[in-house]
Amino acid sequence: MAVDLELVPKQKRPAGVRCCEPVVYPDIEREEAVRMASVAKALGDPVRLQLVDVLRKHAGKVCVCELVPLFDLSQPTVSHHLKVLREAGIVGSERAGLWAYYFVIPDALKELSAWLS
Amino acid sequence: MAVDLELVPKQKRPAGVRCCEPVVYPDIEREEAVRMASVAKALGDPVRLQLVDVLRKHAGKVCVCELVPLFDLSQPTVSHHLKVLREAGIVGSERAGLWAYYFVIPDALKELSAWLS
DNA sequence: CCTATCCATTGACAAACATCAACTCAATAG
DNA sequence: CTATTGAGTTGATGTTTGTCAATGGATAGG
Repeated sequence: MAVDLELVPKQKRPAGVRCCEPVVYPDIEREEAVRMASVAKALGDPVRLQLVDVLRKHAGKVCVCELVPLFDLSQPTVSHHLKVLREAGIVGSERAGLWAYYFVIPDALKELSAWLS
Repeated sequence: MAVDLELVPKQKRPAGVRCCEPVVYPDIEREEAVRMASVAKALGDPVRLQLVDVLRKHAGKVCVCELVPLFDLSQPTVSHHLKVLREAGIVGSERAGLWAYYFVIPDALKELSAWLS
């Protein structure tokens, strides 16, 4: 986080005395948190998480028409979830004739993954 | 995912012929996806992600009164975010007198972290 | 008691979200 | 050109979310 300050171990100290000094918030790393949270948010739906999982298991590109029947959802809804993933920078797409192929963008999950470890 | 089926490489094949065979969805690993998505969802907010980050950096327990001033938010809002994290199983809390201390639950992020790697 | 402090809960509200039906658009086969 | 197919967009709807002001509950000091 970069909130690198001493979080003083609390002690009994009530009555007329504020619990702790107000703590400065360095606002650094704020952008990183926003970035990682947006990725996590995109993964915060079982359908989208499974979509990413399928795409990752099949290292190549996967046609939308193969993804839709995996879920008990309408095609527009799946399309919407793919759009959310695309806007989060997690997947990319590519058209070939009538079909659209999706794939996971390498390193898209790297930052979040590193932070989680 | 466990959608372990052959995703046939697409070929030109339009006109009166459906794009692909409907694909069976094994529903296994469904629960895992739901579990991991709920954790990801809880992390899908910059404030909550930073809260977890602060708690992780300070391996011990951190008082709520130290967390609130880190954000430009009201105390009830921070309390709400902590509750979301608690319900997601990511953090735990403990009271001592007037104060409440929060801490990251070990291994709470393990499954998601492993999947992301 | 009475008061001050920390924290959680409630209620309210606007914004965002998940979903589907209906539609549009692009591409291809005939 | 026409019909068909895959996929993205729009509009509508019900649900969830983030936020705060106000309130409530517990604890400790005087």
